[in-house]
Amino acid sequence: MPKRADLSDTYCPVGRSAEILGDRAVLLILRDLFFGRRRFEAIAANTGLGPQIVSARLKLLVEEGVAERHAYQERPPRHEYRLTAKGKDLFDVLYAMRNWAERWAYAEGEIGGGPAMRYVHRACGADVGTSVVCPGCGEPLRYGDLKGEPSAALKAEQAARAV
Amino acid sequence: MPKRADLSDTYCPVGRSAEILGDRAVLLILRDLFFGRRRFEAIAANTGLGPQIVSARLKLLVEEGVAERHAYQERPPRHEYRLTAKGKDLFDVLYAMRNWAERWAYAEGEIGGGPAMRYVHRACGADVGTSVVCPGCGEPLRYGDLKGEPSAALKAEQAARAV
DNA sequence: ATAGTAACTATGATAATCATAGTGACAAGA
DNA sequence: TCTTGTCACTATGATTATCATAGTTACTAT
Repeated sequence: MPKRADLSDTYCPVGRSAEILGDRAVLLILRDLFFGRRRFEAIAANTGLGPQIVSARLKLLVEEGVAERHAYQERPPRHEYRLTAKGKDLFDVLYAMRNWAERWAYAEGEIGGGPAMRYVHRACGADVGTSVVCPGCGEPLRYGDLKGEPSAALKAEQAARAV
Repeated sequence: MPKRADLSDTYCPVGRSAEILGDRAVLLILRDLFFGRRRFEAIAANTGLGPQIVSARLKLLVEEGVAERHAYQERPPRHEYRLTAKGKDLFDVLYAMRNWAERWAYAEGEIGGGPAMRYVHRACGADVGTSVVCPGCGEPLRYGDLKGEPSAALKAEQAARAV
């Protein structure tokens, strides 16, 4: 491909988001960062992406102010990546993607009754299903409000990918 | 690039969504479909994407059940694309992307005070700002609930791109 | 007969992607 | 000291998606 089209100057907000989020590698890395997977090797292993892609995308996310690179030890030099406030605010996008997939992207009985990933509202204990406001207490759901429990199928898959 | 990594068999719901949504062309086309831009040429002109990409992505969206191809006249044969229920349910994702960009992706004063795209809740008339529930009446916002008004800057840009 | 429109398909150059291997800086054990 | 191991990457080469541009099909209108 020639140079990818640049959308960073459009006035359309969806276009601006698409400039960063319209990339499968970025989405997978963001997912991992949201789940607390901060180390380069862990992200590469779990996403299945090659190290050059992980490297390039993390660099991009840092440039965009979505993530930040942080040294967690000096000798030997080791770094990890964390979401910034701007990054954490992408929660709604990733959560909406999760909700949509839970509703539409699985074959009948593929997971075995429940969702691939179950979420509970920490504040009230209710299972949130695929809602944007808690069906138990009516509060809008934000970053940090939820406790996730992967289904057995997802748990097994992640264990197989881990380093 | 070699064959793009296949994520359609992962059990992670974000991964499954990323398989379709992790592509800037798909996101731009979906945006246009949400705004009622249904014709091939109109989508190509507004997105700035080449006809092969528009063609390939629309084909993909139809295969995935997100959009459907519909003949709106017989002689000469003319077709348009519409979102299915599965496609309309992606509203939350696109709306979250819009909200995030309105909050983070514009320089100070770039638009001129207001948002790039202003949304009003049809039911109660309140400006929804960048919320997922209406700040006027507290109702969760869904597909069709909002009336959008582009800023002058966005309106000018779209007029320039139109065929 | 010529021009115009909508919805595409075809072609060739370019660049992003993947798989694989390798590097730098260090720690721990034999 | 020598070897092995870990983490965070960088380098290389084959493959293929992408872009820009031009062309096609099936008509209608003048």
